[in-house]
Amino acid sequence: MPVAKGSTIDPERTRATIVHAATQVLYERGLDGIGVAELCARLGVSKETLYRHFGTKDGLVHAVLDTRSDRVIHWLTDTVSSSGDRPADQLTALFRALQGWYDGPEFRGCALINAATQHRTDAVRAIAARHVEGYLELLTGIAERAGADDPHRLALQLLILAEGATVVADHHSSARAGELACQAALALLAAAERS
Amino acid sequence: MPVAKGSTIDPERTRATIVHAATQVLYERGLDGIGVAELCARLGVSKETLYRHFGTKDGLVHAVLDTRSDRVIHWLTDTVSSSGDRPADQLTALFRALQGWYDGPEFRGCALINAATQHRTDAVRAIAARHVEGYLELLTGIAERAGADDPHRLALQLLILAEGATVVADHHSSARAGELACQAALALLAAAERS
DNA sequence: CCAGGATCGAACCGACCGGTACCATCTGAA
DNA sequence: TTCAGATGGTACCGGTCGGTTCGATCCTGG
Repeated sequence: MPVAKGSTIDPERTRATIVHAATQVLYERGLDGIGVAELCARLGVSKETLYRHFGTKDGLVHAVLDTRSDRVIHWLTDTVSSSGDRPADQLTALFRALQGWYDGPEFRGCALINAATQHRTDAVRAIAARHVEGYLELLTGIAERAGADDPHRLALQLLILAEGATVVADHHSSARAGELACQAALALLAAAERS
Repeated sequence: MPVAKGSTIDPERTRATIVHAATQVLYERGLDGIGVAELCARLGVSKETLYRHFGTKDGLVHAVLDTRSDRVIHWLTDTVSSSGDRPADQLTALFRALQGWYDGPEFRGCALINAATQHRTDAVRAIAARHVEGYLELLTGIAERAGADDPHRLALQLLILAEGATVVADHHSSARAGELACQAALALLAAAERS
């Protein structure tokens, strides 16, 4: 049955729905872990629709990664900005949010980093790099508010802790990775504030 | 020409040569980034030889990952053990070695973590988990020698820093990731030693 | 009510994949 | 000298991949 019986025809909405659903499936199975045919079946969409909206599978992948990066950065930014003014509290809230993510059954590491590992192409690596840059800006803001001598340096160290915690949570024990990274981050923050 | 004219026939040596060469190619191109045919061409080996030694492509991948993990752990263990008795010096040597790795043109992140991301199977994840465990043992030894209250906790934090530095070096700037992680590690070490 | 666009379902395509089979050729030990 | 085994080269297999096409069906704006 072409065009579901009660469905509204709205290309924009269709596109958004595809991106949203594909985000989960591609994260769970990996970019190459599922073919276009099965992917379309999961999304409840025909191949023609998918190719009209995204051109190629890579086009869908890029759209998925772009929106996922935006969502993650917004999520963390909101988490930080809604946890008061003190840098220590903001870091605590950030790592607590990450820990909550690690604890979920669907956790599979950072989707952007994973994607860049699976598709080592300029396009995907650029999206991942932009994602990391956004992450870094958020952390730089915290480091600046803390009055660190070299905010960029501290921010990079915090980024290392966050990404490292994500890797360790995925491949060792997810139970305490966020918490341990948080303690380390607070220690670095305290040292930077003292100077 | 079957069997190169001057080559020695030695199955063990052939196998080791295949593993060694495949390690580089699979790291550079990714586990799924190269087919068996092209892989064999690169290795200078026929498909029949490869399949007689490893059964399947996965068999080769597992052998490659096993030996790579051993090599990395030995490399880091040697680096640490040949840098004196002071934990701070050992950590400095370890992160300096990592930084040297990041700076190389062939650096593409941690091969074991990458593999587990590309092939999310029990077998590969088990190899990666064992690799991380070996990494952790090395760091735990350092934390114990430092007299930390909770050596396992400090070791996990150091592991987070090392893996995080590897990720950041791969996807942001490789220039200072190891150095910054090292400074953070030394700060944590100093705090643990004070208590 | 009609025309045009959005969608589905399915068939189809060429390319490539992992894996197998066969044979000529060379090595190394008996 | 002989012969079993290791190897290279090549053709081949079924399956799956990303991508295209087509017709039937349904929505929606005019």
